[in-house]
Amino acid sequence: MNTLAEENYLKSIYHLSLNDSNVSTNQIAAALNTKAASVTDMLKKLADKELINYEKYQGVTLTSSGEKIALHIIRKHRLWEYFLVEKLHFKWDEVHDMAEEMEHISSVELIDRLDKFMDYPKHDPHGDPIPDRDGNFKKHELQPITALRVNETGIISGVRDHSTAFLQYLEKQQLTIGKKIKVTEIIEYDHSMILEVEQTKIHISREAAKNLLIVI
Amino acid sequence: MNTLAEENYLKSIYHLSLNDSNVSTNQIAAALNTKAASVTDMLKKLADKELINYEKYQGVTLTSSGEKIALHIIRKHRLWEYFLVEKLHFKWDEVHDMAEEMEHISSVELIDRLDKFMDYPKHDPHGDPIPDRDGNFKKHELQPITALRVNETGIISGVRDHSTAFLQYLEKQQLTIGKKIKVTEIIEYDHSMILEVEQTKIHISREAAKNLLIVI
DNA sequence: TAATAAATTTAGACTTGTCTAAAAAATTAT
DNA sequence: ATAATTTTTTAGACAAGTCTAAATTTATTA
Repeated sequence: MNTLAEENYLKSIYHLSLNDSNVSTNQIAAALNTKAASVTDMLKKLADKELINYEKYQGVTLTSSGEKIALHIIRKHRLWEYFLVEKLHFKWDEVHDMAEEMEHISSVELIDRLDKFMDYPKHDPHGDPIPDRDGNFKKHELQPITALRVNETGIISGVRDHSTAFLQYLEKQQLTIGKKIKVTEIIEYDHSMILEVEQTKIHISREAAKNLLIVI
Repeated sequence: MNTLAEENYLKSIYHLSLNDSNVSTNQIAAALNTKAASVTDMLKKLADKELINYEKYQGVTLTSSGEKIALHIIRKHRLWEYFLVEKLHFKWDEVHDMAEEMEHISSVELIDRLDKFMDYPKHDPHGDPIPDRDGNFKKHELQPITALRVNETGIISGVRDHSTAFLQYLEKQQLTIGKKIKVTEIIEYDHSMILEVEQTKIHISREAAKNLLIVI
């Protein structure tokens, strides 16, 4: 099996790949809170194991076996997050760090049984899709609410910023997964938005709006 | 916090302490499947952290803070074992290795909520007591069935050998936790025993009998 | 109680994953 | 298109945890 460090590198590379096809050394260093030199060392090891495609100075991509491992770790992370929220009643902003540890538990049988125990959830508490045991998932077609115009509606279905601060802010504003929102006004000056959620008006900045995702 | 290796040493020392008050370097090496020289190195580190009392060549004991950590790890191990058996329906001989990984998940809040989720179980699937969050537990007064004489009865409540092989053997013989047994005969020649469990007669060796624990 | 055996520790080395400082390559801006 | 800047890699070092081989201490036994 792979070491904990290797797993964390693969997971980070996967997440970064969603925005840029080639992931740079510095991006990985920033994501993992480490130094570029350390990243270079690890990239060589991962390339030796054929988990990434790596050419000096050119950034990296995951190989299919690297991606498979990354998706399995993400599956575990999201299933444990679901467990923590749905069964142990943690709040959505409390579960990330615990799941960071739990995602490294190795048993495949365990995670399949956990999946069954919770009746095969499709999304984690933040709206992110949970890959199945083969790594497949429907990538959801979400849009930031900034895509909406006045009087248009949507259902809150995900976030782009997973920070505790943002999640707590949303919780406090009642802006949680599944809620139906309607844009009642867009302030021209700063592009902030006034939303209607369950008969209440909520004013959010453009900054926040960009990180709140909906299905239309 | 402590490293994974440190936690495993503390746990092993705790278990070995139950049989011998001073635990030797070689005992620890055997338990952890490592070399005596490695153990000596680690013992120095643990002594520096005041988790064990260590004097060269004299073996070790846990300090109270070392014991507290050991009991917390054991609490986590046994609660996760209970979870795996009761909620995910694993068999009692399948859960040890998974729990070995899960016992190192650090969140105290998580384990307290898990405890509550399962309604505060007192014993793990092998009959071992689960310490509460303060490390307290009733040490059960179990005896091997070799303590019984003919026609005496008891309730199976624990095992001394936790190996997969022994657990599977017991399972196959219906000798599981909670079953009431009666000794119907003791063979003088080899001290093997014939038990009656739910109207069935079962013949077990003295070797096995010594590892099967009951309350009278 | 001296010799032998067993247990334990020390010394020196190796691996993994990290770091800093310096060198090399790639990018950007003049 | 060359200089300046940024990014990446290399070189060398360190901590944690482990190992083998040798030295030392303790225990056993004759």
